[in-house]
Amino acid sequence: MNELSRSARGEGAAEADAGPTFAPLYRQIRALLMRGLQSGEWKPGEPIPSEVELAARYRVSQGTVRKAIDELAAANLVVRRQGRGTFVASHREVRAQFRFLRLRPDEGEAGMSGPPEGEGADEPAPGMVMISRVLECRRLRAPSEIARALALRAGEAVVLIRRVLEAEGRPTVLDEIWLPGSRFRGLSAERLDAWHGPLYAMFETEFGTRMIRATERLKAVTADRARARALQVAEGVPLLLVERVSRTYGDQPVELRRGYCVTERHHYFNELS
Amino acid sequence: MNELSRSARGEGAAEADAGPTFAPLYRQIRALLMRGLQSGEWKPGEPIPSEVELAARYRVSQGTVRKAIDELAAANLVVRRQGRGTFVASHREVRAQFRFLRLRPDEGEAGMSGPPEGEGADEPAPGMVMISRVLECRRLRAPSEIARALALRAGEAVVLIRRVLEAEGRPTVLDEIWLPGSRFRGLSAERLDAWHGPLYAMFETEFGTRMIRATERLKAVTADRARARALQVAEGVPLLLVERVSRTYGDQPVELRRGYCVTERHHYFNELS
DNA sequence: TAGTGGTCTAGACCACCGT
DNA sequence: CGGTGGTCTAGACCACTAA
Repeated sequence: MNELSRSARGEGAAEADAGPTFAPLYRQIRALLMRGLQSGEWKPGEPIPSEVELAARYRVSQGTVRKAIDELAAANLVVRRQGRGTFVASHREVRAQFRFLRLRPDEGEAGMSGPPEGEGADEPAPGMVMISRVLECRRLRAPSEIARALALRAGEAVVLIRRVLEAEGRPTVLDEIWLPGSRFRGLSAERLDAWHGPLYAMFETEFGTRMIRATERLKAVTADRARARALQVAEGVPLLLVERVSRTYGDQPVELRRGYCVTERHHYFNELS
Repeated sequence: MNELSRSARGEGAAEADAGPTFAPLYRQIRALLMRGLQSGEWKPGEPIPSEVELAARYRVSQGTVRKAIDELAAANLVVRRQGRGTFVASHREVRAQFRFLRLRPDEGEAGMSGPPEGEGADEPAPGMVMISRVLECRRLRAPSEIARALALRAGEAVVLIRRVLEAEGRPTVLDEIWLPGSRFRGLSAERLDAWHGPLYAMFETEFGTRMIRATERLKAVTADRARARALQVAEGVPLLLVERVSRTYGDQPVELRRGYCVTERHHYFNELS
């Protein structure tokens, strides 16, 4: 079956349909594995086949499979666990909880209501529990600006969620979340209220849509009347606007989110290297 | 010479001073290479020895050296160039110019005065040329807050640079930059004015201090009177405050920077994965 | 052509995990 | 114990760069 092109080594046969794309073997393996992830052959939280089995299946050495998996692990698509296996990454895991949550409480007493207990190193644990209050969840036709960001045709169905995140009982983030209607049929305020845990975990388990990458643009804005009221702050207060486009496999955009953050007691954390 | 502990394989002798630290061979190699970088044995822009030479020097296989260098390359400490060699990363290279500059012009006509010409892929080229206007550069004793961030004793000498960055002729960023005085002797407004190019390139070549990592905290604030005047905006305008601590080898903090950004025509860009 | 990094292999052994 | 990922080796060959 699986014919891989031995990057100009002429070993593997059948150069049929692939076209003139020459990638190293391990990248071809990586692509095959990614297809398996995208198609749901292996689901979040489940193990993928072992390195030796994959090596046998694709008729390559274990080292080559290993390098392919290394890259998937670096991209957080997969998690290796020594002695156990390699598992499809999931937003339900604690490790992934804070990968897309960059807002953290300023140091000091605040925000320490629920620090991850046993954790040792890894990243500085934000240890923040935010309560979500859904203001509304309704379906409408995409404004052109939203459609463009989500790669939809203008007027296609989208879901709009508006919610407030509270930290320590104080409204802290006002979110406007736009999702393509086709992927999120049946999403409603009730189901959002019923779900306990990260939103992305819900999207993953309930709608089979897993966010793997996002780009964000940040600006400083002032609170208009409506947003000021929702956040229980004075009109004109400076807010941190975080505009995010999240993408799933194939780099397809599946979420546009605008978060208006009160940065009185919190900050957006980033690391450059 | 170089005795490496063969991670519990008992091959390498002399377990003398190292203590009970067991790291894989390639990590020990990595540490040795890092020491070479830190000590200036190989300088920014220069090549480090070839993989085969390093393998011979440390008495390990080329694959082990390779894995060590892979990690250094992933951390942007070193740049691989096929057919040429492996080079110490430098802030003078174009590739590194925008690694620490996350402010980008909003799309549209603006900011296209000097796009990197030949570039093809890599990262979305911000293509922004900002002019630096130094307001002042003076030496003083560190306020306790600054001293803490720079791991100095309160009252030690520090350098304070205040400057404005202009994009398209408009003041856009007001920077307050704090540096440890001991590392930056002889730094003055005149030398800053004389230097053309990125600040970090100057720090690297003129003061032998190379920034390799930084953490940033972002908040939204309002322009007070002084900052509003410096940025030529109205008092009360929302500004994006970017507070950065940059570190050099050994994770030693060597810069505290507060940037107040006008985000009318620009945004802070970030990528999550 | 010689030297560099990049790919691929095959096999050995280690560290860790569950049973 | 058997199976998994993690480390290390030795050697072959490829792709690229410069002299």
